Amino acid sequence: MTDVKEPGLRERKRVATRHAIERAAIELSLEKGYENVTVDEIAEQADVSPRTFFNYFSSKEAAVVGHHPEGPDAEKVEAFLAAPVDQPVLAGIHQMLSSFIEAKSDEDTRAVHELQERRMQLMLRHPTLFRQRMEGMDEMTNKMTEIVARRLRVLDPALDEAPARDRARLVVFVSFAGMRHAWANWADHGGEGRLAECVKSSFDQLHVLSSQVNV
Amino acid sequence: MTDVKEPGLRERKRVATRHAIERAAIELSLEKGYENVTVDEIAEQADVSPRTFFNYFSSKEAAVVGHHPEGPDAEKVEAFLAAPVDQPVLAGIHQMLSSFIEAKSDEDTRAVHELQERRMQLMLRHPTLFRQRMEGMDEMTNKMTEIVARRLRVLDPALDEAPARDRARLVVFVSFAGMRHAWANWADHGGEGRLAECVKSSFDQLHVLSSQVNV
DNA sequence: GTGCAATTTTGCAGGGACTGCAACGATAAT
DNA sequence: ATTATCGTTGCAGTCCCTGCAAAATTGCAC
Repeated sequence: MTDVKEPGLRERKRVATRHAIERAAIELSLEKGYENVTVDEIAEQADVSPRTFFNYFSSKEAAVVGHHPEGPDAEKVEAFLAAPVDQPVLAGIHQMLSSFIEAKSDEDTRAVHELQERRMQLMLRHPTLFRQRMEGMDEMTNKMTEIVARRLRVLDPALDEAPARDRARLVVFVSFAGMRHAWANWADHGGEGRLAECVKSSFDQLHVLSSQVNV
Repeated sequence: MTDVKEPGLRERKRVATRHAIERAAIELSLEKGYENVTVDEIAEQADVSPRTFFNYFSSKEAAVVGHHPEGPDAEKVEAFLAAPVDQPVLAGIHQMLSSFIEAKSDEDTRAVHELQERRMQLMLRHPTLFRQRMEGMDEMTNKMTEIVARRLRVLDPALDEAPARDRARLVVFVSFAGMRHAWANWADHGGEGRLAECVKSSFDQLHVLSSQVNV
């Protein structure tokens, strides 16, 4: 099932130019500021025509924010659903999400990882970009909601489907609040240290909040 | 202090055209879909030149999403800070925020209220617009954070300023998660009923979440 | 009301994002 | 080698948005 066939020249070139464009977009933006960079410049730097740029990315913004993750890996989902009943839901979600924070190290070499690093720096300089990235996570929100709903019904089989979805949605939004909080803190510290640490801290605080009366 | 002087012809005309533009933008968008409406059309409908449109709004989007509230009224803030210590923080925030949900009935007649109603319908058709509205709430986020931080220090005078800010930020993000949840539910039901009801329900659920062990 | 100052409106020129189309070029399949 | 497939490019055009300077409108003093 897992198509491991040779990519072929065509495909290889494709990912190469895609990478080149992303890189050009990010580096130029770090250099001159996102809004001072034109698509033409990016295209030139990436050695493609401006028209080709739009064959790869639907907008200038899309080139710098990168692809939105579509959802957690199946294995993470399994682990989440099958976790012991005393594991807090938020903790489980944290586990699932952390795979997105930490680079998927076995992706396509560490050139991708490098790019991700630079992207973070860029989003640090332009909070708008971070917000736009979060905005584009609709797909993931829906999938996460479904997953969490299933977990909730595992924990409480008496729960009907509709209310489960409802509560799941809320929990997912709360998780995203945690992510935003983590990001905000990380940005406040100038991006020093691992973002993953901040995420962990934020989720811990969420948990503390839950266990307090006067929230 | 409260400048109650006659607005003068100039000012009156100004708010009139502003209103005309907003109305034109929203009605046209409801009619033909947001992305199928051009600024030129809006300007024409509002009887101004396209250039004038941009004197009033910095972007086409700004005309339809309207002005972002800058923060809660001083009185609401006072009430929040002086509330009895057994009032949950989230409940207090709900109180403060609800003034934004419910139309400020004593504003400028109910033409404004009407416009707000139509705006909601439009955001229902175009979720992107709602997200962009939330995105533009940076100002408010900061103010809210400061207010909540003060409340936290009222509840626990031993709390230092930095940690108070930190937790306050998280609480504010969680509140916004509640708002999003409320909006999502409201949208799912096709915008029937009062949005304020959904908000109340969402905040109630947030409170329930807090009091459960396995969050 | 007349003249003057402050503001607002408007047209114009132009930059930059983005799209559809059709020609061209490179890769893959036979 | 030939053909089919797919990627690349240029071009023309639309739309969003901006700076600038001229024209119109309003506020104010006389």
